[in-house]
Amino acid sequence: MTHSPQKPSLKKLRPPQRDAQATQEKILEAAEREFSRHGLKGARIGEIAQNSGVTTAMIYYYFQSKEGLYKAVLERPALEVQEIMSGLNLDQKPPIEALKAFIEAAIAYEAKHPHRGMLWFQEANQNGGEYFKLNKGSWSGIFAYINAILERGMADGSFRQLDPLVTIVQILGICIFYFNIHENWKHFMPDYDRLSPEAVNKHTQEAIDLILNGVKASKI
Amino acid sequence: MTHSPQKPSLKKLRPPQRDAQATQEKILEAAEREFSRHGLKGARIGEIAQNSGVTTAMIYYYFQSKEGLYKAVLERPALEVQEIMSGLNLDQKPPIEALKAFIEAAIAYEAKHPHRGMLWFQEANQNGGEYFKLNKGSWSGIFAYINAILERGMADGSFRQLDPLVTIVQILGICIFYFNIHENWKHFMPDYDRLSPEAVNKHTQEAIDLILNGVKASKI
DNA sequence: GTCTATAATACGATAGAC
DNA sequence: GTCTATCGTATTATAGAC
Repeated sequence: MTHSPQKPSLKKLRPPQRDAQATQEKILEAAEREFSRHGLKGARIGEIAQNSGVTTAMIYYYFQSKEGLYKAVLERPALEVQEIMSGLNLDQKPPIEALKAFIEAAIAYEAKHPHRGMLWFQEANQNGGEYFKLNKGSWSGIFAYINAILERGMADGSFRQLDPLVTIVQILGICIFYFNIHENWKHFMPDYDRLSPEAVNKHTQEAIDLILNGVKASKI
Repeated sequence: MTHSPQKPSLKKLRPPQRDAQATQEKILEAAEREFSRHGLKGARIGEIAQNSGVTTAMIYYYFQSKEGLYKAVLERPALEVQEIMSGLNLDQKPPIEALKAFIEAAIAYEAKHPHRGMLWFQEANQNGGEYFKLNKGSWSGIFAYINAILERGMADGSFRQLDPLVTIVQILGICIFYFNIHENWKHFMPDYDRLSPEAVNKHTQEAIDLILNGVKASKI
């Protein structure tokens, strides 16, 4: 669009028009959105190309195939979540504090990536989790991390006796479902922005109240 | 396939090979599965035709267009859930009993239609809920019905003070999310059938414990 | 009411120039 | 590294016979 004088005076003084990494990032970003909307089969390479400002040929150049791009898209969040979780140091906090911190982090993450959850739903429903399984290692680590909090809480008497495997899924459901159904649910309350910071904060507080009251050992 | 003698002796003595209603049912059944997998855009008419044992021409004959079929598919569950809900007579039970009955019914429904939830996610993510909105009336009624339980519980002191609009979504998340992520989650526990009656019963009991403890007024 | 055949288009992937 | 052009196939929807 702009006149960029091609002076080759100094190498890398300004970002070159040919930036392999930047191009891949742009593609991944657009692909994540497209795959979250339509899944592997339904996603359109042309749409990804258009939304990332590249040609379809570039996508094949970097990712070989639609499937290769899909795998790359699924890998990013797995690594990212792993990093966030280990930064929380949940194993060094009392169970109640740790669980509270986890809830806040989970909701904050979903609020930041409100469409990312659909990636996993699409994957589950279209492919039976066969591609999800490729990052099973990452997710298992996170899974075990939360499990440890619940086990620890039961052991020290701060939580009631519960089934941690089922409860983890239910806790995630509380935190995440809110965002997954947003586009339908918003029609019930057209004047209320469910994704505003205030609304998300409300959701967070209610989730903490519901979950902590739900898992705490009875005080009687 | 079989030799069916075309004796026109008595009309309608046995079900005719040309059964308009039965054909439509078969189409709707296969369409629900296909749309839940791929959404409106990604669904393939040919796939629906093959899985329902009819030709694509028949689908257009009965439903005019892919969009028309989609609308018909989305309408069925809305009416069905409405009927189930009104059969529970929740307004005649004490809030705690009513909420318990709702949780059991919600989970039983999801267990019976484990893929149906994906219909709404696809609709939310692909179409922004524009087709969901067409049945807004049905869903609003159900929504108000549960809201009334929570309001009643807060009024009579059996529930703590909570935000019913947010809490309803969170309760649904607990009940439903379990099924939505099943195809991914099963890879964490390959030897455990999460959809077996025993497993679903476990989920139900844990959900009741979590939710009722979560919303009940503190006993201190 | 149900079928076969087909028109019109859209898509995934590649070849080859620059 | 990036583009344009294109091949082969799959898909929606319709026409017309039975």
